[in-house]
Amino acid sequence: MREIRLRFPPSPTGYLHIGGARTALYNWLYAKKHGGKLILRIEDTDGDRSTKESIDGIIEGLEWLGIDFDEGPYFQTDFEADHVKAAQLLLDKGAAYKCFCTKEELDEKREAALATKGSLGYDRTCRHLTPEIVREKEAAGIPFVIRFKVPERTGMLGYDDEILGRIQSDYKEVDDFVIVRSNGKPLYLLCNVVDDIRDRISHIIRGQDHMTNTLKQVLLYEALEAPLPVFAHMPLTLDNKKAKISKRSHGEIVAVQFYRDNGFLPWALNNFLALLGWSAGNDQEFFTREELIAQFSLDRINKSSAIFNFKKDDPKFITDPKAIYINEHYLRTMEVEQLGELVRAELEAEGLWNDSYARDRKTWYLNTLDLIRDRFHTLKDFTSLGRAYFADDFVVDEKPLNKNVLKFEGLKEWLPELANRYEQLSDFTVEETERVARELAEELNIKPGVLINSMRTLATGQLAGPSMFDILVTIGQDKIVERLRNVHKYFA
RNA sequence: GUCCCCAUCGUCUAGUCAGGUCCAGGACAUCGCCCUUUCACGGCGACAACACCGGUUCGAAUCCGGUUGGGGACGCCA
Repeated sequence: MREIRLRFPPSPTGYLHIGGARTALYNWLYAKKHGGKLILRIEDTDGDRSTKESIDGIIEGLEWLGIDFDEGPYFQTDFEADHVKAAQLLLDKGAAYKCFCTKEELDEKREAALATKGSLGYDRTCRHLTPEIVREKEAAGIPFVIRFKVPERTGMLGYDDEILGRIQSDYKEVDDFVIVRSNGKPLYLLCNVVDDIRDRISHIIRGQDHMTNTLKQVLLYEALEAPLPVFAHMPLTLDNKKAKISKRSHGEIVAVQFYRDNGFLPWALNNFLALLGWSAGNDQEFFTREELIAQFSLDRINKSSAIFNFKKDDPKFITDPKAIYINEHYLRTMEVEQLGELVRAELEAEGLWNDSYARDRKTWYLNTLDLIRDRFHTLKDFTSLGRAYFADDFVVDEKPLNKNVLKFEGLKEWLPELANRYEQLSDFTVEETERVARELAEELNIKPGVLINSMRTLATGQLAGPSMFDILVTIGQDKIVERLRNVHKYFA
């Protein structure tokens, strides 16, 4: 039985986007599930557009997601000799030919074809050039590309797709595609196949945008006398206007890095991406790494494309609401110790980290995270919405300030009085703080909520939060007393 | 334009291959109610889809044909 080997072959012309990440993930899942190997191959044969930054970004993105590789990264340009050799072999056996048509000629023909509603393929002008003419043109120094000679057969050219079923097309529909540029550099269609053959790739899982390439590459495998891998063409990810997701037209919101920078948990993004085009067949939507590997299968991948449902500049959702939902789920259910590590990085970045959180105050630190995480959407919320738990320089939101504080003039006296009473408490507990607050409310003949909600605002800066008395105890007696006494600052 | 692929709630999807248990199930989003010191979580509920037309069949979301719609490809990019 053939070894299971898959590859993820990004071209380093930009950052890793979610479509690419999803492709990598599906390949990774399949490899893991079947005890196969996953290979990272950087397809950098487009010298003009490939960049080092892009390579680094892609590798970083994959690392962040936790998609690891068994081999690579290999660089396609390191194997140019293989590609050239293959091209020569095809030329020698008459499976390819030299084409002397100039770019300008081809552009004209293409435009003419477009105008007369014909098909846009190459008209095979140079396919039947005699050896003499070819020699003459070469001697004259006319540049040429090498084209693959699509066999003239009557049947259908096709392959069996693991997701889509039988895909086929008439041989006549397939272009004599270019495999080597006029500068001697081989092109994607050829390089890709040569590398996949050399790397003994058994399964190719890629986007449906490659379907027509696959038809051509099937011909290449045949001409190169190599066994055909299994093909599986995944549905594409579209935007909410149903256009293919691309780095160019969608910007950072489709970049994996965007999710890292906006406080997403790597596994949450993987989980979301896995569900974009695949389902377990039941109602399960949260998967551990092991569960996903165990349950993943090609035949449960959808045929139709999926919409990545984000809206630019949506005030409520920075990205697809379901992605956020999944992130929230993991945020509040993951091991708090593990969460502590992730939040630590956020606090450190904001200069809010205190080493005691890892030592004598560790219990306090983890309990605090556990207390506040239920209301948060991303890791970023711990240092923004949750800043008051770790620092004194938090901002008091205007909305709760108006609603819960400024609306009640009396708070100018009430809160300092409450602060005095809290200062006297020898055991600053949930029960005691609540008893004292309610007592004071009764004495003043006001609703407890007035005190409670104004305290929340002054103590955390936020409109919403955990149970107030949990907050008091968590933030601590001294700070609470101070924050309550500061109430006068807001009645300017 | 040509070729290829696809078609279930706004979105992700189950159900389609092996037609009846589906006047279509779940999740997100939205709205309402409950819980409550706030908000969230949670619970309960509402809204909401088989693109259309034919055919096959006792019976079709499921099979077949067509139409329409959507996407992709058509590079000396990958």
